[in-house]
Amino acid sequence: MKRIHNKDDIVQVGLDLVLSKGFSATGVETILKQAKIPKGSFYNFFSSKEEFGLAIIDKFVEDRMEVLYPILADDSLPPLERVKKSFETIIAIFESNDCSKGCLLGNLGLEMSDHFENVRQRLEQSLQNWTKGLSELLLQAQDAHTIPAEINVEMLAENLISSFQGALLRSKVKKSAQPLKDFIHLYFNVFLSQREG
Amino acid sequence: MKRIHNKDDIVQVGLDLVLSKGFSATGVETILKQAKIPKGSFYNFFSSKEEFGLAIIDKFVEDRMEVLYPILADDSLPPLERVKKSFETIIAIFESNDCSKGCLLGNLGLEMSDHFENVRQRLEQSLQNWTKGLSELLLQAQDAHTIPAEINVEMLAENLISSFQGALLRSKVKKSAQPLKDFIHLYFNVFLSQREG
DNA sequence: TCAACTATTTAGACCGGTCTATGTAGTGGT
DNA sequence: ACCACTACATAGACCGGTCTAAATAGTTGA
Repeated sequence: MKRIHNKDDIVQVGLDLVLSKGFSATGVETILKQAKIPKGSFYNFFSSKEEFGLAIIDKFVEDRMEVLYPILADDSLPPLERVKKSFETIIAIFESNDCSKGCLLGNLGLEMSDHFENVRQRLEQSLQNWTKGLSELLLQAQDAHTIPAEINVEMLAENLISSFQGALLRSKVKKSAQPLKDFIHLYFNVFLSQREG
Repeated sequence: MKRIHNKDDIVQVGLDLVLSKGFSATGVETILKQAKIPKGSFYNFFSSKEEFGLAIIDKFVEDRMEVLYPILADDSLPPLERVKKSFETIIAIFESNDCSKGCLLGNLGLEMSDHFENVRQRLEQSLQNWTKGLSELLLQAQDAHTIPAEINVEMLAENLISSFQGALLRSKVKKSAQPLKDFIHLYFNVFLSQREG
């Protein structure tokens, strides 16, 4: 009886370790030990450590989608509220981890995109998908006159995600979620609020 | 005749390498080889690699201050224009590096602040100083009614820097400075523009 | 059942990581 | 000039990194 669980276990454990310690600082052996998989089996499942990197990105995005999709697709809330709530949900996860770890897309983006082209492209694709998801909602919000009409919604979606990543980074260094909360406040109560009819 | 130059050389070369490859991925031996310093001399100058990390942070901040201070202190420009110009200057440097490297404070923040408390604190201090510098100018801009009166300037200064870091990250992954330019546009032409008298 | 094949594991090659015990050379005090 | 002292360099210990050649275990088909 063959077992396929092993690869999933490596990805699961590896994702957690990389989120916590970074990609370079996480050794293959550490992952295997923690996943209780025999030393050396790693290279049956991944042809290189970089390919493992791609796998954890996919896993991270999948996990995150599972959490965020129901929120973004919740028709009972106005579009902009869904966007806001999706960010707040990630913030809650971040806080439950003592303001550590953060977002794999951001972490690997800074650590790897200069030197691992495949990783860079995978991250780019994931970020673009995320941007697309938000920009559709922002367009609806714009149609409903909830956000200013003169803003390009794709640009805004990308900027929202970027700024969120920046706030995540700032919160990590500060060990406090305050910058993330300020991000929510500034964007959703100040910058995007319609100041005139 | 003693030469004290060595330590500065290590810091100079090391800063460049860490900016390019990250902290974990940059080995002490690589730095020494590139700085043409005899193998092993490293630990005469730094008691640990972490302490070297602190030194390159200081060097990075010092270099950056040399570029930014004249801009931020330029009385011939209105305060908010100085803030904008300071960001544009960093963007120009980033573009001249093929949209790689980015900002050491952000890079190390994500890579190290969870596991190197001393580094985290040094980064926090540097970011706070930067925030302070900007918030003073923002306060002047607010007094001159250039930005909305209801915004807390310290919060805004921190958010500007965070969002800038996020845009830097996004631009790195995209290999294009467009997200950084959008950041400038959105903040300085949209979010902070006074839409009514 | 047994041979051929595939999936998994093992051991370890090989390299490069941080860091240290020791050696050497240059400096300053007397 | 000599001795103590400091600044620097050397070699290498020791560990852990990625990755691979070869052995083993499990599966399948005749």
